[in-house]
Amino acid sequence: MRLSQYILPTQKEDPSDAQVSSHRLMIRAGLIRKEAAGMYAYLPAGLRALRKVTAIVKEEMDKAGAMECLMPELTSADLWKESGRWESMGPEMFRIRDRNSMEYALGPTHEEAFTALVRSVVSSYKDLPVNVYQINTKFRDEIRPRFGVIRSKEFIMKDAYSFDVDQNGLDLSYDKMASAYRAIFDRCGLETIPVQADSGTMGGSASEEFMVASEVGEETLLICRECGYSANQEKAGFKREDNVAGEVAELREVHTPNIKTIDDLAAFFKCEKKVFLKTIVFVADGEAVVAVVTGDRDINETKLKSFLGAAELEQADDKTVESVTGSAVGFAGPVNCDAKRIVFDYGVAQVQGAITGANKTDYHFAGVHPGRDFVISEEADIVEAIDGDLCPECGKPMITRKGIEVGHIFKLGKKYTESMKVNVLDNNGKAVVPLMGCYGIGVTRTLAAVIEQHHDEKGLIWPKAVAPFDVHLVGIGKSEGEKAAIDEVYTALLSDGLEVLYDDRKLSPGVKFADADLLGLPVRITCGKSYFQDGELEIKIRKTGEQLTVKPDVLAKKIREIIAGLDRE
RNA sequence: CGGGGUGUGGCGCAGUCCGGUAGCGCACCUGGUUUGGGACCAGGGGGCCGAAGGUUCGAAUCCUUUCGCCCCGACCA
Repeated sequence: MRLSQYILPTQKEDPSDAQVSSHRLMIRAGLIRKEAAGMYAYLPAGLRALRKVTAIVKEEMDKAGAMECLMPELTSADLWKESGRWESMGPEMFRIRDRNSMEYALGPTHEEAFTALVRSVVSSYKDLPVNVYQINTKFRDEIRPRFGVIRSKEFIMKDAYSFDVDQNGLDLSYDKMASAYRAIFDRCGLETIPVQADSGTMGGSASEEFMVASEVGEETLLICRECGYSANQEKAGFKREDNVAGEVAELREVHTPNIKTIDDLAAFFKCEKKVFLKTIVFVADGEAVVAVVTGDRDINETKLKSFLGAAELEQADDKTVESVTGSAVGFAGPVNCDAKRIVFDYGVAQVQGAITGANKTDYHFAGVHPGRDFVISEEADIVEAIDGDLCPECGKPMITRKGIEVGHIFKLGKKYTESMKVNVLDNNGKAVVPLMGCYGIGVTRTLAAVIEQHHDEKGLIWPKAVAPFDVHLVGIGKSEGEKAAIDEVYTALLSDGLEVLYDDRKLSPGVKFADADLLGLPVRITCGKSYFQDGELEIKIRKTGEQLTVKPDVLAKKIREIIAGLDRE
């Protein structure tokens, strides 16, 4: 491709609205343009890179036995009503009506669509297993799109759905996807960390996320370097240290005017935060529920929600808190609390002489003992694991890392096949409900993640497999004869099957070199002075900065060697 | 949805406090000189200052409303 005839609008300056490297560089290197918040256009070079990623995804999916389909983006409300998600999905689903007022959603995900499709084509256990997938645009009305293509309102996702007659089959399908995912991310040049994840509202048992470690990641992971345990903070457990905090004391009421937060209380009582019992009121599926944790910990709402088995969980508003505790917000406590359900974190039992709200405005209790002053009715792990907590597997301290979620695989079980009445006959002629798995890869986000992991201060450094072109040919010729000679080099590389971006623009060399560094193709060839004088072409490897010169007859061969050797550690 | 910020040529910004009809750098066009790490000289084109309303002799600037965008939070497979 001749750059003089190509759209590659590179920019010298960073766009003012880009915060993260991938976003900044994708704009600057002319790969994408913003259309509106959370909506991006892919320009030719950006699309080429995106196609490389999708090609890898396809190849590995097909290799794992999955079959590509293409589902409509417009999905009828009826489909969603079958599974119940028309109601439960919430405002992140774009809903529209046609001229006859028929309701539709722009597909945010396609469990229903694929389940309905498979339902219509399978009838016997002999038809299973099947694994169907598509690479298609998803629409989600994100509360806050950000980080360019990493969290946008419209993005490309590969979503696959497996259907099996029994648990064994599902396990097998799931494992196949798990290894296909490893191969996909590996080929894209991405280092991913597979982590255990909460299966959330999707239901189902096992769930694994593929995270790319990155400062700008929106998820926090807990990782044990000792035994390899890794989990999303939403789900991560940790081993409790067994030492009792606080000292034995008599229960007494203390006047604490307007002192509500743990920080204020710690200052007032001059004690460690962990001897306080933090008591928070939630509303779970419409019912008030009280959660109690030690003052040094944050409640993990995902854990609480899954312990309660609730579909919806939110912090109670002030009015609800007042009616549950009989006091102003900030003075809730487990003593004399008449809430129907109180969930205690495991850490609570280890505190004695605790300080906690008295359910009376401007008063706290000190010297509170679990068991003596209140009953631990329900106990669970409902707090967030943090950096330094002990690994639940091996007991060694864990570290935290930020990560971008690029893939997620789930064992869904019968959640959709049951509600949408899918069944097949087994070998006894009896109807059985197939078990489902679902497997997603954020394709556009994967591209951004690749860039997050592969760039320097000058620009991108593409891994070979996803680079929009193999070679960046920089021509520095003055006379017509020189230009013709460079054209010949270009043509020769093309006929050798290499993907070449040829900078034939009438610009000064510095500009061309800077653009080449910015776009970051694996190999740069400079064809200029040394070629016209000594017949030597210069090769520069973007990743290492290494330079060498070769004669034109071995150029293509040398390039192939270099590219083949790239991305090896 | 709450808090904060911002909107001025394609991009990055100044001008707004203190009202007088818009400027800088980059990019772009023409001619010339240049050409191995973001060249130089000369000339040139392009903006109803996010939108609407108001105050005023006069508004990018003051007031009101509104919209977009960005950040933090809430929220969110």
